[in-house]
Amino acid sequence: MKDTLLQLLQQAIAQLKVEGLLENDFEARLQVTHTKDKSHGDLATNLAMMLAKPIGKSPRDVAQLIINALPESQAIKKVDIAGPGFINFFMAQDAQSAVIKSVIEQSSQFGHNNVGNNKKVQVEFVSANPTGPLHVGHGRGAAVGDCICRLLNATGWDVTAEFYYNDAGQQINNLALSVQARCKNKTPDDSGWQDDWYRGEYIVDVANDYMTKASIDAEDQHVTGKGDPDDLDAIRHFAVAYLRREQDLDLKAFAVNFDNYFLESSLYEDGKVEATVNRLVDNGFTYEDGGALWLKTTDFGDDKDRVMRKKEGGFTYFVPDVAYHLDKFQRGFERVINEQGADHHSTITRVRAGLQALNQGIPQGYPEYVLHQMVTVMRGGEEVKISKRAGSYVTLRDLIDEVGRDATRYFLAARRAESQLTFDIELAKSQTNDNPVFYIQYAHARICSTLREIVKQSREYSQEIGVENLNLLTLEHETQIMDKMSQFPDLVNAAANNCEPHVIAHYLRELAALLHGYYQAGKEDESLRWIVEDNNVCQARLTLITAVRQVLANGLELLGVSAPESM
RNA sequence: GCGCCCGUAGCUCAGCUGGAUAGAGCAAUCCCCUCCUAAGGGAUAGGUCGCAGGUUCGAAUCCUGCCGGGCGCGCCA
Repeated sequence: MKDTLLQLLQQAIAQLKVEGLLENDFEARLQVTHTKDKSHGDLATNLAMMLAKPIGKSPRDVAQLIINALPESQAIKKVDIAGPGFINFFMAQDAQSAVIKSVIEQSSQFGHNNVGNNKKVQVEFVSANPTGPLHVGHGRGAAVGDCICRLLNATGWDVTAEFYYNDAGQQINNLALSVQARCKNKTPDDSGWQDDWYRGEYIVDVANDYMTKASIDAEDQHVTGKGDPDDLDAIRHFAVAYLRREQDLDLKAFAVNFDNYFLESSLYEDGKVEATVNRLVDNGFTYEDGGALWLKTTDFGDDKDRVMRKKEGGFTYFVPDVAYHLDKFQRGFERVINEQGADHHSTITRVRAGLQALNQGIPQGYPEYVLHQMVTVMRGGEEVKISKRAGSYVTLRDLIDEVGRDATRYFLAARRAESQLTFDIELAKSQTNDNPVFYIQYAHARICSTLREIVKQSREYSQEIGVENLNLLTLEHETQIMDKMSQFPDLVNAAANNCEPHVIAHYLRELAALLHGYYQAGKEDESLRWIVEDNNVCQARLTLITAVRQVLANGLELLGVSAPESM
């Protein structure tokens, strides 16, 4: 419907050029939007206001010129000039109901496109170090990152989901020492327990399994406990594998999958860190000062230079980070998107500076970042801060166990990443219309239920008859729903381009509301029910709601939330 | 002090690559549904879009300066 109109307007612009009203090389940024208010028609364009200056007439006069230049079309019922110079289009019913045919034809692909053209994109997210169970913040990253993958996938990109972690740094050392202490039956209350050791209960489990020589199979780690409390290296390997497995279980429960796990240690083993440093030195962007090696990040917009190699030796964390991103670039990713907590914001300038200093033709804005703000978990108006297992923070697992995967995913993905998020446990758990997840899922289930009901009544749903009678869908409820569905493809495209899964969540709430309202109309006026005597009307309506079911399912799929057939 | 993010209805949030009277849910008040699921629907009320300037035909949206909140400012990751 929108595409048709865009084409017609292009023709009108061409016609205006033929008539000499517009310069031939003028390129209009054509915008057609779905109207908010039905009295403004179905679609509207601000073209006249954009052309007012180049043509040199008032917007409303220009609007008339555009309308005159518009080719005849069956799709348009009426055209109005309104307000400061908007052109409002009222579309013919069959142009509106065409969306139903599109949904039927494209089915699970409806809303998808191929703008990515199968180019490679990598999304790195979660990337938690294996020092404990995932917390809510990781959960937000997991939800947002996974949804971005789904969106990019739906828009034709070849997506690689990657998890990067440090398996060798000081934090891991502390982890090993904590486990070793537990192996020797020390507790955080004992003297000698260091401040930076991990105190959570889960450390006891790691220690017990290590001592009883258990085997650990994580996605990317396979280790058997040695049982020797004095072998710190063995403890370290075991603990890393154990906590990676722990995180795998959390992610699996959250329906998040990764294509690749990348170890920071591999960058050292493969000589990539050294190669990166040499390259930076060779390119003249480094200097020595106070026994340390510095990178001139100020040459690339940083507010001060950064240390690369510490006085005592050893690189700072951002050096392997640069090596890692060079590796991503060399793996041929057209785009790289890093989803991280906003507390890591300061690394952006450093990593990008490092990449530019490598002088390898890496684009300036590479990699892209999506940063999410903090999550506050509330229960009954009180902030929840601790979990028994992890001690100092609320784990993702706590949430999934208590409110379920679907609700957790929805709530963590339904906010703009840049906004701080309040996760209300009571709300997420409630099974009423307060809770958008249930509300949306119920809309889907309600349609499924109706299709079961028709069978109970010894009738059957015929898509063929329905499609033949789409012209009977003239109720306001029906046109609103068709209009809403026709917005879905643009919405998905925008959500993917901007890495904003939350717009999908909001859209689904709105579509579900229209569906419930449509249903309710039948409660008040029997002739408006979906299942009615007149078979043509009935089939047309069933075809409509079946299309709605498909769009709801497609949207929920993008969020990784299930679409139940009954509840 | 510097950098980034946020500030929209009582609450939780959309809208922000400028467009028509600023939207939704919850909470509040009132009403409807013996029916395909009462796990639903409708109505009313609720706003100086943090404040002040600027840009322009037009600003919640862009720019500047303030105010308030969060995060980050390590030779930690």
